[in-house]
Amino acid sequence: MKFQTPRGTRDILSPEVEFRNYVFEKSRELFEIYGFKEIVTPTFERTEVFTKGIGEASDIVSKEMYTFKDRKGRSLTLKPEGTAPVVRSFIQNKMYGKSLPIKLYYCGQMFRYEKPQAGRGREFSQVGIEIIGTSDPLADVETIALVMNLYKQLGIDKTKLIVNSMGCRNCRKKYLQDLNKYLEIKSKNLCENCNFRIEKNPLRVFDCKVDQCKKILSKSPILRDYLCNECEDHFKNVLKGLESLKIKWQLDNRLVRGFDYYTKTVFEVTAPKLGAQDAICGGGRYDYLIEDYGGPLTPAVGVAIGVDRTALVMMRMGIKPFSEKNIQVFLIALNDTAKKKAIVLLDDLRKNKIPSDMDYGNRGIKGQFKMADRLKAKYVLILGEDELRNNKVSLKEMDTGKQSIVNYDDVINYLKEKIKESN
RNA sequence: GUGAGCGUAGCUCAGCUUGGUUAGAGCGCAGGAUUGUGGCUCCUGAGGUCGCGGGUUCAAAUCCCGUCGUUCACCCCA
Repeated sequence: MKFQTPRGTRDILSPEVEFRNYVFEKSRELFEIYGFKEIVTPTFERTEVFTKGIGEASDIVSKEMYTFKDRKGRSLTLKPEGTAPVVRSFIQNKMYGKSLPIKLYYCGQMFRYEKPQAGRGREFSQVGIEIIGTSDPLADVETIALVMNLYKQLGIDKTKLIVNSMGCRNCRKKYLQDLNKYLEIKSKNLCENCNFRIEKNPLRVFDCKVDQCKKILSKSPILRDYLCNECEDHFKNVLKGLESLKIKWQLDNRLVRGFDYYTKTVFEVTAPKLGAQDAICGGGRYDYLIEDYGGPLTPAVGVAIGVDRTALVMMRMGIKPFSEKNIQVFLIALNDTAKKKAIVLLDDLRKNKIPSDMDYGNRGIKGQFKMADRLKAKYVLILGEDELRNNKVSLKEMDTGKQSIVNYDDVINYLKEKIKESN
């Protein structure tokens, strides 16, 4: 193959693209019902926008960004996630001057230089929401409720909501001290990978799948025990809120999101049929991010939904909530004169919003019928010598095989009626 | 970034272990049986740089090396 898409990118073709569009449509619809307004940020940003918020030491910043220099030598980066640009925009456009909270949603392509796998490409789509300017736990609840609602509407069941609290600046500091102490003592019994994590980001040890490490970690200090009163209250209220909405959750002390900016609530939803890449959305609270970017201290919460993965789950689960948009009418012309008349009729059908098509080439009647069949056309219109002579059109209903003759001038109205009836 | 599997017709795959005539099947596609009627059946046909490059050999789809792509796990995350 001489020309092919770069590694980790792909063409998204017909059955999948409809699923994907459906996810976009449903998300947009729900976001607006929940009172969110769309924001479109650039595909690339100044590199600092991401290094600042996500964290220099994170995997994303340290090895997964598509960073390049423009012609003036400025360092730019294709966005690897959606929250940092929204926060940048919030500050740049002085949205803190508006009445808060402000509720924003985005849809777009993200880019990360990762090793590709099913459900993990180097370019992928996300939709996401951000509620900026409130520390109320209800905002966390609303965010979670929205995504759970979305999956329900998409027909995805057996999702699992995992929640945890990361604490705030204060309680996390104490916790990390104690965790490090504990890990140091046990370090010789932990795997090599974990020892590496201890240096890099101790919270990451909870991702380990080695039995021995799991055992040791099950007795490690738990972040939740270190939560200050405020964080504890917040978390309890989030869980209470979920309960009142009848949303089931699963507590996971080991859930640690990969961005440094998270505080308090973090959550993730996983879906079946995806193997190891089973997170279909992830989010949480980020109360200091805006301040870190130089804005006023403004608490916020958000979530990002993986569109490609969501579409993939739907396909693998055999969910097909949308009807196929097939051709309604197929035109068959049997000679050149008929063809000339057919293109006029076809144009008319289309102007009347009746999905219709005809053959370009010079297939025989049989070939054209086959095409009509393959396109799943409901009606076939035949224009041949007989019909031309009498200014008529033969109309065949493909499901029943019934055929009738209709006046050329009446055919459009006749079909409109027919189609209306069958809906 | 680490480890493993896979790459043969448009699609799903067989053949590779043990190298040896013109590389096969099913589905799909085209034509015909039915000269103005689809789906079912039957017949015929088209379609392949065996991912790419190199090596071993008289001879490579088959063995070896490299490379690209993909899948799975790790990792990370959506």
